[in-house]
Amino acid sequence: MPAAFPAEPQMSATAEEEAYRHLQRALRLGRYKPGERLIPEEIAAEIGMSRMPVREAFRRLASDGLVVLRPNRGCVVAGLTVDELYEIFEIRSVLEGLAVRLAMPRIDEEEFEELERLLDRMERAGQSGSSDWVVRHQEFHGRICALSWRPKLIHQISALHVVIEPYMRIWFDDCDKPHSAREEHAAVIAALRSGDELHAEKVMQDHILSTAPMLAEFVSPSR
Amino acid sequence: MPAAFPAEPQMSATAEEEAYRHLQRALRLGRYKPGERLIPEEIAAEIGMSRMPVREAFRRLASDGLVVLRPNRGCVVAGLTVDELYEIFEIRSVLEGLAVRLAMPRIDEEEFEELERLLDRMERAGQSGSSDWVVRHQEFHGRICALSWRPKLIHQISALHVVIEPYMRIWFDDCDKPHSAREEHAAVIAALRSGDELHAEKVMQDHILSTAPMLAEFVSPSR
DNA sequence: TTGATAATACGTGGATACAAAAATACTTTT
DNA sequence: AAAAGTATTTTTGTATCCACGTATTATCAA
Repeated sequence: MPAAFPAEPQMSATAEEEAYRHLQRALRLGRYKPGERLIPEEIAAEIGMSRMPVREAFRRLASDGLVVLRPNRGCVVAGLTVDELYEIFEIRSVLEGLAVRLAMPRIDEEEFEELERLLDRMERAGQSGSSDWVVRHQEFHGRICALSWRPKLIHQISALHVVIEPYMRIWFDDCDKPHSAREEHAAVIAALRSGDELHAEKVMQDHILSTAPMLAEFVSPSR
Repeated sequence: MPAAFPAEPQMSATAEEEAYRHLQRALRLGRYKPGERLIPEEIAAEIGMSRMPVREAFRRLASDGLVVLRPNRGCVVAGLTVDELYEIFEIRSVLEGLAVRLAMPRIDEEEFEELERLLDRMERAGQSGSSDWVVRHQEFHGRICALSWRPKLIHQISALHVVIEPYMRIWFDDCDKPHSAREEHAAVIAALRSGDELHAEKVMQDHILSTAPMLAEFVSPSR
């Protein structure tokens, strides 16, 4: 089975890899604020290496959209505008819709039980109020994507989850009221059980598109 | 209007940018064969710079999937397996399907005429036998995508076109018999004229998925 | 001759120091 | 107060060096 996202932390080989992981983790957790400048020398000192591998890591982070690299003006933490956030959710909707459609024929009863276990774990994580609900939520979506058995598709979806992760955290930390996540995800499982691929695709699309507006209020209105 | 792909060549600012453009262009044209090793020093000497910006460019090319970077083993030109090719066309189908759906409301009569002009230009490029049919083809798809007015979506689709470009060239150069491209693309325009967004989305999806098998035979069967 | 192992050459990844170019901040002048 | 010019800081790129991993070749034993 292709790896679910987030990719399991294999022992880092190169310094660039370590810098990339370090920075990605920090950015996902929202340790740096959008617009904040990342100084290669500082980061390098932080993790005990020279500037070179850090600069290389910046390039990859920029490709991921986590960071903006402007010529002669260095590396700045990327922030999403409302439009960009909606766009990402539109893209997620079709990508994860495709993943669901492709995954369905591969899901047996055992896998359904696993998904329901993940649903419960997500529920518990949510009640404990901790923001590791976000991680559980990614696990749930990641599991379904993994069942599509499409490495590149999984990778692209995973990358989008990384970009929106800080906003998901802020959103969940800020909303004490129980929201409709449980039912939405249960509906996805139900749609998968129905055996109707196009219906399941549609349910996933709607689920994803329905969450965008809830996050939108935590995003800077424009740039 | 957001830029159509391929992105217009703005004057390169940094050396890394120049290296990236140089290598991307070479890879798109198929100047390097899959599996071939790219030695930083050689490339650097070729375009008159040191290894560092070249190494940085490698990272971006790797993110784009044009190149594979394995620790201590350097940079190798990426080749697609049949499975990967099909996967890319699956992803393209939903992404460009979304683009069509979003673009439709923005297309007026003037824009239809522009699309038909592009269709004719594609036809002529194809009859001249030259492989710049590929460029015209990208222009056509790029124009529609641009009308979706979604920068990230456009960027992702563009990246996929770049990856498959060498195979498109081989395919077209190898098929002297006139294929159904003209009708397929005319059908896309017709679907856009229909005003039915979901129908147009479906037509674009089918168009893209139908081309995958034709390219598949020019791809190494496995790795 | 063939297969395994050791020696060697090579390239990559990374560190460091330095130079050039650009952007930013700061004066000074009008 | 605005503009022009100067200084400083930061980024970017170069050059050089070294350690380590990989690949190739050479050597030796079966």
